Amino acid sequence: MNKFSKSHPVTVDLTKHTCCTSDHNERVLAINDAMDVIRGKWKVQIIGTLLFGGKMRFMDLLRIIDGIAAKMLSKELQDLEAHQLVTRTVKETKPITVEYEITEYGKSLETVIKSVADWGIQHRRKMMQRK
Amino acid sequence: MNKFSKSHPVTVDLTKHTCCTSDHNERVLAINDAMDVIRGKWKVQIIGTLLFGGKMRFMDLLRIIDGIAAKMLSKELQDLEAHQLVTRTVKETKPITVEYEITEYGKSLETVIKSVADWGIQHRRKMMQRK
DNA sequence: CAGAATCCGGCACGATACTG
DNA sequence: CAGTATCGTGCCGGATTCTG
Repeated sequence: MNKFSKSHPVTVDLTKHTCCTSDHNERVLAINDAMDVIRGKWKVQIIGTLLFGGKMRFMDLLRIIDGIAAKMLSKELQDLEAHQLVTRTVKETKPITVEYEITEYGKSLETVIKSVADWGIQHRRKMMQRK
Repeated sequence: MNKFSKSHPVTVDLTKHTCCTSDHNERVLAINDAMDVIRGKWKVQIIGTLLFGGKMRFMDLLRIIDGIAAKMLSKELQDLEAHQLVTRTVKETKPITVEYEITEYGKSLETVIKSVADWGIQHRRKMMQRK
């Protein structure tokens, strides 16, 4: 069930614009795909936490993320796993525990998240002073 | 009506974790604020288009973005203007026209968008081959 | 042309309860 | 502990119509 940019049929009538054509379109699709992965209130935070904290259990995430409900955490983690950004491993301890860890591929998101965070901090400052 | 991370009260009980404290919290807030600006199906695309195409009229955007409805474009542009990422200038031509342009501050988002786009392309390739 | 107004369906997200 | 199941709701985003 891969919904790759289905929302945007690649039809662009160039009735008046002869400039923006070829690879500009690919960028749009890329951005949408990327945003699909990142979208959702918690995705980025989960990845960030895992990126920063290493291997963690469900409960750890539930406690650290602060505000997230179990259902959401569960669902978002499934999404991330489907995208091969995190791994899920079940430990056969007495009360069963599950550990989540970011994949090598998932680490490639660090750049993105970092730039988002950096911009956010800057934005925060700007919005504080002015007004 | 500034809703700065109101969703996440900064209460983190450290019953068991003594590590993640101080500035980690600030990063979370920063990320949320940044995502608030970027969130929405069209925001990034609009900024990207303006970033790439320079000064543009409403109709241009409406045609280029392909798929967006006037209402959405209008609303998103208002949001962006409120965040001081774009400027809106009315030209007193015969049928009135309005031009939108990205601000200097808005250009600071280029880094973010670029990293998102780059990752998206890479992600796209990966998902194509495997599976 | 550049929007505002209105109506509406779906799903993102939340709260709560239950299970192995 | 690590989830599912169920239910409810807001608001996000789309389609359409009207206006200056």
